Amino acid sequence: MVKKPKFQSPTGMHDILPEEQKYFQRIYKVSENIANFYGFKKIDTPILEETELFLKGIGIATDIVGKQMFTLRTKGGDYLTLRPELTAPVARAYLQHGMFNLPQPVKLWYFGPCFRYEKPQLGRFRQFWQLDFEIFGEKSPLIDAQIIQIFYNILREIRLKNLIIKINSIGDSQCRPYYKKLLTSFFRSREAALCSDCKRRLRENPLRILDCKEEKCRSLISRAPQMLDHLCEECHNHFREVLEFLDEIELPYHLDPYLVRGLDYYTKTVFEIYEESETGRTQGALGGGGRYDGLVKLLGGKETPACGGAAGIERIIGVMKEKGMKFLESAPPKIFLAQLGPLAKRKSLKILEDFRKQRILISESLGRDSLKAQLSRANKIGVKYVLILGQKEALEDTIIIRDMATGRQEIVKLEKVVKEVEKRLKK
RNA sequence: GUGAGAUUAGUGUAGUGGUCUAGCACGACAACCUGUGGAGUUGUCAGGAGGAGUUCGAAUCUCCUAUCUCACCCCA
Repeated sequence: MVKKPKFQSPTGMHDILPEEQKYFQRIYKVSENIANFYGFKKIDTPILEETELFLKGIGIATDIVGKQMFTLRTKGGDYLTLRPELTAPVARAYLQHGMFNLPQPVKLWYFGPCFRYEKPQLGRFRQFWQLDFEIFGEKSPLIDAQIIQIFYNILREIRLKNLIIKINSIGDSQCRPYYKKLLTSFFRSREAALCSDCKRRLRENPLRILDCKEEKCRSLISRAPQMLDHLCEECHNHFREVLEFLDEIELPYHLDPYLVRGLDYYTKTVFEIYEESETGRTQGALGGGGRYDGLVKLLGGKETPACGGAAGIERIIGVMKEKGMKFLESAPPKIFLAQLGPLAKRKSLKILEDFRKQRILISESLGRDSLKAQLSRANKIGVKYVLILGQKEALEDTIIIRDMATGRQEIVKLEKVVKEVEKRLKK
C-alpha cells in the first residue's frame, strides 16, 4: 500500500514529462535554426528581476503588473518578481551590458519560462514557456516585417497551416495620447449604450473597449474613431511601409484596427498570430509582439528603437497535439548487451565504453540477472542485435551476437565485437 | 477575482445509497522455462482527490478545500 502523494505541482504549473519533451525540443530546434539564419544570438536572463523593472517597463496600469505578478521580498528587503514576460528583462540586459556599443542592430533570442498569476485555462498557465526574438537599435519598418516573418516562419516550419496574422498600429507618444482622449470622449458621451464591462473599461483602459464582443457595443465601436485614422505622419508612413514589406514577402496578414495589446511599452506596430482552429477551440494568440521604441529609454538608456515578439510554447504544442502531429522518436538503440554471471557483469561496463567511444548506441539492463528478463527487455526496446556475454564467453574472451529477427547467433572474439557490430549495422 | 462542470490503480474507463471484498483494458513485476525474447497461462503490484457531514449503511447525497476543464477578464 503506497500512500497517495502528498505533494503536487502548484496550480497552473506542470511537469514536462519525457513524452512531452519532444515537442519542446522540436520547437527549440526550429527556432534555433531560424535564429541562426537571421543572425540572432541566444541570451538567458535570471528568472527573477527587480519588481521595479516590470512596473516601469510593462506599465503600472496593465493587468500583468496589476494582478498577475509573482512578487517576493528578499531578506535584504528587495522586491523581486518572477518575470511575466521576456522583453523587459532582455532590454535590461541590453542596457546593463552596454550592448548599445555593439554594432547595431543587436538581435537576441530567448527560450524560457515566464510566470503569471492567473486562473489556469486552456493554453493558459501560471508557468509557461516563451520563445522570444528581439531587435534593438533599428527603426526601419523592414525590421517590423522581419520579426513577423520570423514568427510566421517558425510556426510554418512546425507545420501549422491555418495561420492568421493580425496587425495594427497603435501610434506613439506623439499621436496616441490624443487618440485616447478622442476615443474616451466618444464613448463617454455614449456611455449609457455600453455593456457593464465596457463602462468599467472606459475608466481603466478605453482602448480595450474596441475588443468587446457584445452586440450593443459593436455597433457603437464601428462608429468610433480608429487609431489608424489618427496616426501622426511618422507613424502613418511607418505602418504603410510595414504593410508594403509584408506584401512583398507575401505574408497573409489581416488588418485589425481593434488590436490593442496589454503591455504599455508598445508603439507603432503591434501584431498577433493565431491558428484558425478546425475544432473551434480557441486558446488565444500563439504569438504576438510589436515595436517598442520607448522601452530602452524608459529603463534609463538612450533613445533606442526596438522591435520584437514572443510566442507561447504550450499553445503551439496545444495546436500540434490537436492536429495529432507525431514525431519520429529519436532513434532507439539497435544493440543490447545481456550479461550472465559475475565475471560477465564485470566486463560489461568496459564493453559499453567501447561502444560509446565508437558512438554506437547500446542499451543494457545490468540490474537484471536472468537472461530471459534481459532478452525480454531487449525485445521491448526493439533492438536488432543482442550481445550475450555469459560465464563461458567471459572466460574465453568471446561474445555471442544474436540477431533478434532471425534468432541466428554467432560467436566472435570479444575484442572484435565493436567492429563486427558496426559491420552488421551498415548492412 | 466571478460563475459553471469535473476528479475512481501509472494510463484509459465501468459503476447513480446496500449486490463493492470497487469490475474491465493497457501497464509494471514475476513464475511456468535457475544460459535465450516476442505468444500463452497463472500470480503479484496498484484506485474512490483531501477533509467534514447526512444515513443503519456513501465511490454514489450535502458542504468545505485542492486541482483540472470551460466561460468572463486578460493574454503567450
